[in-house]
Amino acid sequence: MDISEITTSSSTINGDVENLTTRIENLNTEEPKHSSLLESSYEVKVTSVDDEPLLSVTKFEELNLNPNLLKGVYEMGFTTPSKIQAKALPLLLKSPYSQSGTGKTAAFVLTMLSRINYDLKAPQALCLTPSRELARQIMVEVRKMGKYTPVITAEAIRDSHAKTSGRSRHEEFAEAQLIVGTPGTVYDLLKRKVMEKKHMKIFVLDEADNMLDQQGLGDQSIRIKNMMPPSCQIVLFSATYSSEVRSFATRFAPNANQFNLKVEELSVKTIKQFYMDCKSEEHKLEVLDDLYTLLTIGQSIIFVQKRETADKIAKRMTEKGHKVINLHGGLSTTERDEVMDGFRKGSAKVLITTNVLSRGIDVLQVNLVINYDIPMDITGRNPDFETYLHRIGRTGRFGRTGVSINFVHDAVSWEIVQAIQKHFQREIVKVPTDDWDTVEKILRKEVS
DNA sequence: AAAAAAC
Repeated sequence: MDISEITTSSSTINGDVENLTTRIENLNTEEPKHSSLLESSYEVKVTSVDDEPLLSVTKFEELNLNPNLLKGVYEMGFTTPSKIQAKALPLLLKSPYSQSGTGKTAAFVLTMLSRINYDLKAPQALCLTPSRELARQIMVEVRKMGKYTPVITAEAIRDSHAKTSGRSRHEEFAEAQLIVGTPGTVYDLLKRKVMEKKHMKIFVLDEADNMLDQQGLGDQSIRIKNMMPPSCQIVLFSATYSSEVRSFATRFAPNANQFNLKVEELSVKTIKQFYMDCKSEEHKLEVLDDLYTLLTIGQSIIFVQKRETADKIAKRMTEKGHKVINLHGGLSTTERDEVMDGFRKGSAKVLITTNVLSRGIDVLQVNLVINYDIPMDITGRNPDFETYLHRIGRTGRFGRTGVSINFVHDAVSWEIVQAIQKHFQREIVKVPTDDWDTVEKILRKEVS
């Protein structure tokens, strides 16, 4: 099978690029005749989030794509943009939106929407995500983009049916055309035949590297993928591009056409990185208290390694008079939804959480990320670079300036910060833990 | 060994 590799160079604000790997597998034996990048028989309107006037293009040239990318597009047999692309692509490719996670999400949401036969009331497009929160966020994007299409959607996450009052899951999933969910629930629904699979046309695995390399999530994702009909298109999205991911992805979807699109999806360059040298584990809590007492901080996320740490520091910070909320997988689904909704609305400013929110979550106003615990692998000795990048990527979204502060408290955490600095070739600047005027001056310069 | 993910 023909393998095309398209690499765009960066043409954007900061010039930094990260790999966004998209593997597209099409098991149809006959080569489809493309007239447009995404096939669509249904007319779809796309609206801009800010209700800005929408540009429309009639030629791919007008999109200011990298010449090499454009060359690939033509070589594959695409000629002119379809109706949906004419309106959607300028929006998707526009700066600074191309920097946000929404750009990536929009790309596969658009693909899913364009694959659906809207006359057929059955599941046709399925997207898996590593967390409940990310699934819900993607569904918001789906409903925005599909606002003017008759698409029927359903969330396949725990207890989702509790909110769709009056309808059973059987009823809901019988007619749903586009489904976004987490692997456990999706697998359960497929196994129990609550969700039909024979009309499935596109299967999207978001945060594929994370999904595939994790025991549990990986098993479930593979089982689900194997349940899809042979004609179903498989699309893997991954923000990292390690050889491990590549080989796993190859086993997951052999015979795949592979596209490597370099985008500035995740970038350490727009995010200022600092570290604070704490004396001990206990001292970290005091520094955190001081930080929120003595500085004025907008919305922020505090990442910890364990659920119990999240609970512990949430309790301690509350006792010290700070208003914080806390989110991890140990909470009930209702609690998780309430906490997340509150944080998105801005009614809560400080969110303490685990790696459940390290990936993909977009909250515009977040301008500070604190790594209360430095991300490490399960040995507790080695840095977890991917998680670090994803975590600090929760700030500085949409081209805004973001700040991240790493708490260091012993030799191991110090070593890991040094390793991270070396790995990303970006300086992580030390700020004092006892001179808050200085800290404020340093941070103010960045957050202003 | 962490966290996530089903009933």
